[in-house]
Amino acid sequence: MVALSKENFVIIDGNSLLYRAFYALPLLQNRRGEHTNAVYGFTNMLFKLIDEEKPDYLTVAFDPPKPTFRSRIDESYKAQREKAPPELGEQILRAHQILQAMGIPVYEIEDFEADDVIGTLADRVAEKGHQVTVVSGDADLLQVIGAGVTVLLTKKGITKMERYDQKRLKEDYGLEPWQVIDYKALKGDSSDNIPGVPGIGEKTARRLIEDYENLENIYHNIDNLKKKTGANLLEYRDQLYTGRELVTLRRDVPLEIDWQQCRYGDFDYDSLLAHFNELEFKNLANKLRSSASDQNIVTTKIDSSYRAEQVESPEQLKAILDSLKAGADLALLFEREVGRPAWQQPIRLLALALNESKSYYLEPGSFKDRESEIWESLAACEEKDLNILVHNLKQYYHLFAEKGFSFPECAFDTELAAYLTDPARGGYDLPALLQFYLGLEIEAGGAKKEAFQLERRGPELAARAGLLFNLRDLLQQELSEQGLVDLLYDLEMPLAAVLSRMERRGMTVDLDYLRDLSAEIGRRLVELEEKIHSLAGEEFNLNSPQQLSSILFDKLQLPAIRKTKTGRSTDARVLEELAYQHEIAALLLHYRQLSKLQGTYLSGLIDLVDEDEKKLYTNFNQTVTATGRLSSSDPNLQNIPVRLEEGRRIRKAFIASGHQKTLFAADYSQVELRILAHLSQDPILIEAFKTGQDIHLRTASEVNNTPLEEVTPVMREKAKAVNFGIIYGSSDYGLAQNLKISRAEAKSYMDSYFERYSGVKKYMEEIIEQARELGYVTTIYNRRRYLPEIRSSNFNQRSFAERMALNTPIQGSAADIIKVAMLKIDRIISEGGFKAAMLLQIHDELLFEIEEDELNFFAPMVQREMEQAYNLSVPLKVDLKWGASWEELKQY
DNA sequence: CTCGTCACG
DNA sequence: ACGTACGTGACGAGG
Repeated sequence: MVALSKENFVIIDGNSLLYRAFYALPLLQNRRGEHTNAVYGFTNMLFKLIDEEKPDYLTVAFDPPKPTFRSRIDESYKAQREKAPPELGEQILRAHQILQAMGIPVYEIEDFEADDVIGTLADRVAEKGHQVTVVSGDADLLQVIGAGVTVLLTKKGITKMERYDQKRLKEDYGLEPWQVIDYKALKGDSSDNIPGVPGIGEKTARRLIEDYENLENIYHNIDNLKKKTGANLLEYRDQLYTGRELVTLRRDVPLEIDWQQCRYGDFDYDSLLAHFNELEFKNLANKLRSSASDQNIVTTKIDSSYRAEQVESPEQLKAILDSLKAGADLALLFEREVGRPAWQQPIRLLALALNESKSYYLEPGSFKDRESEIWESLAACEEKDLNILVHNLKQYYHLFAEKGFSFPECAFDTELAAYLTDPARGGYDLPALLQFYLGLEIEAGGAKKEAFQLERRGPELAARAGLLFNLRDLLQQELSEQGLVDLLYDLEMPLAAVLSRMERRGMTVDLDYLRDLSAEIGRRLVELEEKIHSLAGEEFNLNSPQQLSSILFDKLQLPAIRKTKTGRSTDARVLEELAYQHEIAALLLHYRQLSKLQGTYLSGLIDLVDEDEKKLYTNFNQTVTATGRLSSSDPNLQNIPVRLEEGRRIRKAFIASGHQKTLFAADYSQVELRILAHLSQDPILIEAFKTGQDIHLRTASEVNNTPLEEVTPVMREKAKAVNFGIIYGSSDYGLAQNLKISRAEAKSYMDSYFERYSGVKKYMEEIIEQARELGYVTTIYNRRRYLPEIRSSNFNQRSFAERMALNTPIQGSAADIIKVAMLKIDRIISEGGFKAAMLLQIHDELLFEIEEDELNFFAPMVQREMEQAYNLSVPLKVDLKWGASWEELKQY
């Protein structure tokens, strides 16, 4: 006969452990402001239990949210106990989600408490001959101890657990399991509102039970007791028995044990890790990862065993694609040679995945003149209506356009999706997402250092392609929870196509002009440098703030006006102050100005110009800003000088690509203030925009209580600064800095502004309140930005978050609107067969190059589409300009 | 690779 | 009392 070893069935008291953890740990929050301490402690305990108890079966019992039968016995039951604080309540759902991901079933039975469920489960499981371990922080549960049933009780906080069996219970409390009930009834429990008997505490209760075993015997021997004790026992007899009823666990809760579900085994690794990542449980995520190789965890890991097949010929690829049914999934991933612009570099490696575990890789370049067949058969997938899954959609538009095909409709971009779920997080490249969502560590920088090895990189890329499915599932869930699905499909993904066209078109520059200007500025820099050195009395590196401060503040004994983190500031504002005292300051300002032009906009840009095409190719980054704006880099064409005359000359180099062409610019007039009017519904702001007033003039008139006709240019300038300040959510201090006026004066401006524009004031208060409650703010298209610091007790952090709460809906909505306009205009250009092309977006401005004879149709069209892009409570206004270069644009 | 500085909206 | 304007990217210097 085979001896069956006893299996261990662990039952956890969920509420008790969550409570313990909540009060034992400080109030942790994740960056989204979600409280996490109870879940953290709970999950840690869970892991520890699994590790130490090695349960064959595992389940968790929870109290139902509604009152139980005990409230009918005594309505004051647990009434004393404060309702769970919201910071704990919000964590219960998470705890359930984690248990679900871990494949641990939960028992929550209406009308019964977790304790009763545990009592019932323990009895039934023990009957089957299994070993039962009950885990709780509540000593009441000691009553379930019996043959084959032990209780693990948390002690002091959550780290320590003590195992109680019958023997240990006797040693520590002098009680048998069944005596726990009477003991507790006697001594009472204030937290559960079990009154007990006055004058009987822990000591007396214990002695009574030791001497007389149970309540009945105590009453039989009531005459033998001390007078006072006996009297009280008699007086409070009813209360004592009610208490006993409350303390007694029901062992007959109607429930079915699902043995199969309770058996502890496989769990959903991806989902669990996603929860840990969202909760920011770094070490739990690590622990999970390192245990991922264990047998009982289903995992997707990048390793050599991953089933990836190399595609050896175009025919083979075609066969694979042909085998796909309509509507099938296809994840793509590719790797280019490094270089600039990225979209012109050859493709080194392509990977395709049909699902999480079936993927292929190939080297398109190895097919020589037959490479084109690869792109052709992929492009032909358009007809099959596949669910194409990519990471960084814009790159695919580039790739296919360069190969002469159009990219089939795409179903999902993991990069754009991840950006929308949390645009402030930063870093959405694939290794970052794999690490964040799936916990996979991928060594970085391999591409640069090591020589390319097909055997290694091929399977790895193929494995990553397979993982896009896991990412998609997690991201899709999050997007729909946050209401971001439309933003992804109707705005960001279509925009990727537009941006790819803009990037490929490039911006034509007059290279000769740039070189001439660079030479001229170079000469003037040399002259300035000599003058400055002679004034300083020695040669030094003008570009070194450190060397410069020792010249200015030590050698020349000029006053250091402001400090930086590491030294004394020498920025423009400081130098402007010093200009009154020493002529070196003015020269330095001029030197700085020219050296900036030379470094960034002359020699810097010249190096990046494509010699053949005379073009600059910028990148429009779609997943960088926290507000939803685009950014431009390598080179940044969104910050070409315009404000100062000297810098403005750079713009003369930016021209249209051909003689018959012209540049055409359309910019939104005061979009942000118009959005503020819309969001705040402030009557004065709305009226001013509806009647087409000069908004800064009107503001000046309002805050100075002066008729419009009497507003001076100075008043208007100040009002303009106030308006900017409002958009930035600034304070009197910020305004004072900007206008170089006293703080008191700035405050009086702000006060009169808010007095007149009470709608704006109200809006600002409401948006901050909303941010505090929800933990995030949104734009008109529901783009979301989390602001966890808005609940910080640190003044600076909180203030910063409050300014973001004020600015982000405005800046972000403006970004939404111009993106919509770009989509519409791009569609008209494509469908109308125009030769015109969108070149740049500079936040509130679009720059095109266009055949002059198209201008008559094009200009009003662009204006219309931009102004109609979104229906605000006030009109949107667009100004149009055109001209031969970006410097000399004239009103259209 | 960070800091200070400065270009833009 | 706190000590800020919002959002970016690129450069040279100096670890």
